[in-house]
Amino acid sequence: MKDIIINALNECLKKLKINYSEEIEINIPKQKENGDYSSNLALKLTKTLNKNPMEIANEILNNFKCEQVSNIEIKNPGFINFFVNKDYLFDNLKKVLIEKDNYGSSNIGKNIKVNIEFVSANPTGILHIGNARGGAYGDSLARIMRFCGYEVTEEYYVNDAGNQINNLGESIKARYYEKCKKEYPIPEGGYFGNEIIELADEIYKEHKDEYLDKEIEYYKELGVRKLLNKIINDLKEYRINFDVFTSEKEIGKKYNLNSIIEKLTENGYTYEKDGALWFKCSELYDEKDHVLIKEDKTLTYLVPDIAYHYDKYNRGYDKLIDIFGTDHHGYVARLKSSIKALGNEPEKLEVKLLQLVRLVENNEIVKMSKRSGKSVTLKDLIDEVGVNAARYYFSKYSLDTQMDFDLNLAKSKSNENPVYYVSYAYARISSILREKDYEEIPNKFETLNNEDTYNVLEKVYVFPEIVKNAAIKELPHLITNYVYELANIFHTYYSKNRILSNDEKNTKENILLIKAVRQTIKNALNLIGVIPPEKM
RNA sequence: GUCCUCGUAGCUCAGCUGGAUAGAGCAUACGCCUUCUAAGCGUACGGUCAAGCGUUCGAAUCGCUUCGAGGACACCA
Repeated sequence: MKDIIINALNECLKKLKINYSEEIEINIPKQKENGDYSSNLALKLTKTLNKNPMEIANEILNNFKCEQVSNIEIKNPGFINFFVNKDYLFDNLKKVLIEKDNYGSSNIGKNIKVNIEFVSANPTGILHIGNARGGAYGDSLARIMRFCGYEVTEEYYVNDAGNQINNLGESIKARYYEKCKKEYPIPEGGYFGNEIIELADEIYKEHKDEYLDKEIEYYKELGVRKLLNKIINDLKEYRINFDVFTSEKEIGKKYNLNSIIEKLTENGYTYEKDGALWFKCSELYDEKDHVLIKEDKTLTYLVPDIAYHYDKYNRGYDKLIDIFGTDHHGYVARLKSSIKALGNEPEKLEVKLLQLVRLVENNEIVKMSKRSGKSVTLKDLIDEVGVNAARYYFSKYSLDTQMDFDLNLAKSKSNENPVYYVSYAYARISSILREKDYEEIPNKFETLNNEDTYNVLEKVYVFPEIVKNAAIKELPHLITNYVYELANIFHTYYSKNRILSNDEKNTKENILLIKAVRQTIKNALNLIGVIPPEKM
């Protein structure tokens, strides 16, 4: 509909011999009395034409021709408001009923390969509530982009090498020794979570104290394997299924990290100082240089990460999206520098930073820390409130709000989560459809001609555009807001209008209408990983 | 100290490629179940969009300054 009006306006400008290079904007006004659609074109033209906007609007009005537009009004200071006949709404209603699960999809991302890397939590513990936010965002974005035709890979980078894995091994060993009533220290930077103790218990149960002389490699391998497994299972339950897991260890083998450093050196981006090898990233995007090879000849964390991103570039994506916590934001400049230094285009990489989730209990901030092992795990959250509520909750907010997660609220009054409001709309409709259902789509809808049905149909109509917008702007919460509003409009409609009646024709049309609403709710919720219930 | 992100109703948040009277939920008060699910609907209350200056026909939205919150500034990862 927007395009139709834009075309008509363009024709009109041609007729008036006005040059306007920008794209014409059409908006849906907040106030109903300002029309179904409106344009600020006349206001935009004031400068170039050096005329009063009302005058310009009038000229446009007099030369405007469009079949679908039933009425045009001009309002101060120069808005042109279009009133449109409602046929398109019914065409769209048919479309929903035919396309079903595909309603809202598009191919704007056709032939565009996107890699979204997220969660990527170290396998040194289990997932916590912060991962729940990043996970919900990343997976929802992937679903939305796929729906728009992008070729999406959801990827998890497994840090299964390096110092922290040593610490993991040592931590498990220490707990195992403890179990065997022997002394072994938990290292500086070690891990204190319950899951570590559980792993040690498992070893003890199976082998008693026969494994005391096992090398550290044993604990490391076991820890990574088991913890990653737990992580994957938790994610599965949270409805996230990664396409690719890339291991830091494997990347190291594939590229030989020294060859990456050599490449950087060849391109002139390294130098030696104080016995270490430095990366000259301050010449690119960073404020400071950073060390690649330490004085003791070991590599810093930066090197495998550079290699990993190099690998992602080699795999031929058109776009790479990384999702980090804001605590890693300093890291972005380093990464981009390395990409440039290796001869790739840093613009392809987009880093999304998510504000960390703060836990609040009894109006006080709960500190999460590795040392105390105190945090809320993803698993706890799912068990407590369910996947639907959790995913909905995290999909509601834009990434850059500093979000407080209220434990009391989550646990005690989960009904306050708006997911129930939306689910309720879905369940209500489902309940009616169990009473009566129709498949056959009429050529013409004749009885749905009151303001309430138009409101519902209009909301259903904009869904595909909302999806595109969410994909382009990479903002899944637009979907969440949309589906809430749709539920709201439906509830209002429902409370005022009877669906089933003696009027067979009207009943039939009403049924098809609410069926389309249900379909749209389902499609929208699916994009944020929520599965609505048939009954509540 | 330097750099990033944020500041919208009592609370939690939408709204930001500049548009018309800034929106929801929760909380508070009051209505609505003999009819398809009241986990619902409706009404009221609630705002110097942190503050100031600027750009513009027009600013919550863009720019600068100040204040406040969070984070980053390792030869840790």
